[in-house]
Amino acid sequence: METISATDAALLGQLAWRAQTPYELAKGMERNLRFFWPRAASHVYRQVKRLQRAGLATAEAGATGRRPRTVYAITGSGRQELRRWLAADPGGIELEHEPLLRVFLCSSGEPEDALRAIRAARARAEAMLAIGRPLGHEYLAGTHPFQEHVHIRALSFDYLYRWAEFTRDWAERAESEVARWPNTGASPAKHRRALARLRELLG
Amino acid sequence: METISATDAALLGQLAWRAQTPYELAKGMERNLRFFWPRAASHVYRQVKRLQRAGLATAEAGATGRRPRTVYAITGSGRQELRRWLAADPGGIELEHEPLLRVFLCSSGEPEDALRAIRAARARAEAMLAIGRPLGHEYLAGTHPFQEHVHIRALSFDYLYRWAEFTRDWAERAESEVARWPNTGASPAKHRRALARLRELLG
DNA sequence: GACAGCATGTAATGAGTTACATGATTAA
DNA sequence: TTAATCATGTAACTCATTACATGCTGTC
Repeated sequence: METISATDAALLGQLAWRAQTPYELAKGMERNLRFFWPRAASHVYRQVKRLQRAGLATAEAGATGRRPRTVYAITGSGRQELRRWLAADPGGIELEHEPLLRVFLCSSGEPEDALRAIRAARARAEAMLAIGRPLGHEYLAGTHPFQEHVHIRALSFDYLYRWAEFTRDWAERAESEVARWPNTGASPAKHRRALARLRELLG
Repeated sequence: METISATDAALLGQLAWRAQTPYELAKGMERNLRFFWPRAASHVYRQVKRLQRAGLATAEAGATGRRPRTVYAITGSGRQELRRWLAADPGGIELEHEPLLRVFLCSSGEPEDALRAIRAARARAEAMLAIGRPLGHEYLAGTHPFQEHVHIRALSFDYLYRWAEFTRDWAERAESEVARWPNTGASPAKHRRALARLRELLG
């Protein structure tokens, strides 16, 4: 392990706050990172074990009844690797937006297909807002478990909440446009409205 | 191949417009889908060969000098699979935002680390705008090779251009906040500004 | 005492990437 | 004629996912 991955850094970062079981780590990933660094729970179990083998975390083996239960904690060299990763060049931003892909390809299908995709994007945005609103109020009320990190979390919250609003607004515009289409082909009226949209964007 | 993947659909969608070599397909992916369905060129070469083996595309083998050169075209069952895919339930939206992850984890590092990440996000947004602006003007001038798709492409353009603007604006806000931090720890002033930011978001 | 949901993993698989190799074309 | 870039792939590998198995805990 010459250099750790971003997912490793995410796990070490969580362990830097406190020692945790892989289940807690997976929950934390789901709660906090789901929208900008999503990873399956099973991946967490395997990856944190690798961190331990690499000496970046310790594993304290325990049990619940006959079941294993492992508490992981970050080590000194784990903290060092995390700091090194933070100091290194940032990787990029990758969006995989299947609804948008469906809209882009919709000339091979029906307007109804594009509408379903747009509504899916909107539903996702609404779900994000539904999660974000109470979360934001928790921070405002000072009752969030990581209240001492609010100066940092407000920055990511800002990004994600506005992204959700922005996606919802786009979906509304797109839906009201596609709802007028009898088919997915070109037409003078569609062309005119498209250019108007572009002109508005480009100022 | 019981059901095709979204990447397969993207390739078939391009072939539905016209027959192409894998190189052209890869270029098309890069030009059009890079920002919402990014795939490596080498992947295109292999995947389109699979489409051919599955009978969804035909491969006309030719040559440039001593090099092979294959032109792929969509088949009837390829069009059918594409329509089936378009008619199926849309998949989700996945964002992998490493700069945001770095900000989120920055309590284990220095403010400078977070600043670098924020600037990287901003650079990416500016790059998108720099690509989008001339592209938008091409559509407005009516000179784009896929001008007849402008009623569809205006929708994805709307999403991506505004996303870039939104990311740039977030980066400006975030940078001006973090630039004031002597360290990444909590402080009453940071806390106060964070709550103000959240209050503004939640209305 | 049975069922739902929480918790802890393993196994198999796959989609996609990076790295590499090499031929063709063009511009300096 | 050489270097850069366009074009066409193959090979090896990695990261991550889905599917599965199974134990524990509380509750009806």
